[in-house]
Amino acid sequence: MKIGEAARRSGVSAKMIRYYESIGLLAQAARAGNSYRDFDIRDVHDLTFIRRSRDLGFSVDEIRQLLALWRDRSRPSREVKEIAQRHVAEMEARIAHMQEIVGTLRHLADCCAGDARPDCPILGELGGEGEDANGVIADFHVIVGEEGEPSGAARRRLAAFTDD
Amino acid sequence: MKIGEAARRSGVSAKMIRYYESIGLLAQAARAGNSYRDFDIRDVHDLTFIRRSRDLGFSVDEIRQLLALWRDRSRPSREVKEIAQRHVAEMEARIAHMQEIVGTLRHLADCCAGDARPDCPILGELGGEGEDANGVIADFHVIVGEEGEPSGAARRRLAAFTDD
DNA sequence: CTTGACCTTCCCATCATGGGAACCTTTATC
DNA sequence: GATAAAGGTTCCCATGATGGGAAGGTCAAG
Repeated sequence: MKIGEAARRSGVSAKMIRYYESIGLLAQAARAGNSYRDFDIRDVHDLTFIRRSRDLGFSVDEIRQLLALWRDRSRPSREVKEIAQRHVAEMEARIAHMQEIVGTLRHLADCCAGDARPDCPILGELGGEGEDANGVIADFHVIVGEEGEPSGAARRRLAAFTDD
Repeated sequence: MKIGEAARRSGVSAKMIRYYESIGLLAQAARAGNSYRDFDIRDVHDLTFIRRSRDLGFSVDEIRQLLALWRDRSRPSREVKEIAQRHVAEMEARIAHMQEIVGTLRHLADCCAGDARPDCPILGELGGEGEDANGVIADFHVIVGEEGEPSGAARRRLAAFTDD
């Protein structure tokens, strides 16, 4: 079958199929009638495996390991479980971090009248007004870690899981 | 002061200061003694505002809005509150999605012996074995949304909040 | 005058994904 | 058979926020 059908069956876009092939995650597809990749049902299985792993948030690198284990019929299930658990721990750390931020922001928003007046504790906080009184700011400093290193850490962005 | 000191004081790397300037988030810095940007205390305040906003997970675009509101002393606090609440809602959606995934993975991992034997429900699930029995798989399909559109959705990656 | 610290600009890489151009092949319709 | 539509191929570019590093300019202390 051609790439379009493989894409439809696996739920992986043609673009990504080519990409996975290019980075060696998927075996080079056979070629038919010059140019035109030619996929068989096993390719579709691999692609489906890949898509499901992606859906569970595994990175390409983790999927590479999972695929290798999947193909190795004598693998110890321990190895698979470890990958999954490491991934779970990572996600839980992210979740915890995001929840702290949400907590701070909700607190600030709750303290904000949200009307036509200009006073706003959210902007006050961000602008650093009253740099040494008041519990909100103390909380804030704890939450975003502003005691030790002034520039080191915790400053990366959130990305996705949100464009469906 | 030069860029290094502004970076130290604000907690924003010199690299990012130049970047923020280049995308117009921060005003063009004054230049002294040929080349060499020359920052004053207000620049440091702006940078600190930016850093704190980043720490709370706001995107550059949101920060742009927040900065404009911060500078506008007659802004209605409603506008700020709306931005914050929209952001909170977004983060909560992401958190919920990640929690679903963590739940699925934990369930699968719990069902996995994690020893030297090769049987592994995690790989079984990813590989799609037993495509139509068994509750685990049913759960899985609900969670990652595999009933309707075969390729449309929910397939983006998680990114960060995790390198501190 | 040299050394080292600091600045400048410019380019490249990340990660997974999509967009689009330029061009070729297959299939369906007249 | 000619033509059009659909779908394939490769290649380059963009995303968002950030860091790395090269090549070169500037400044202060020794």
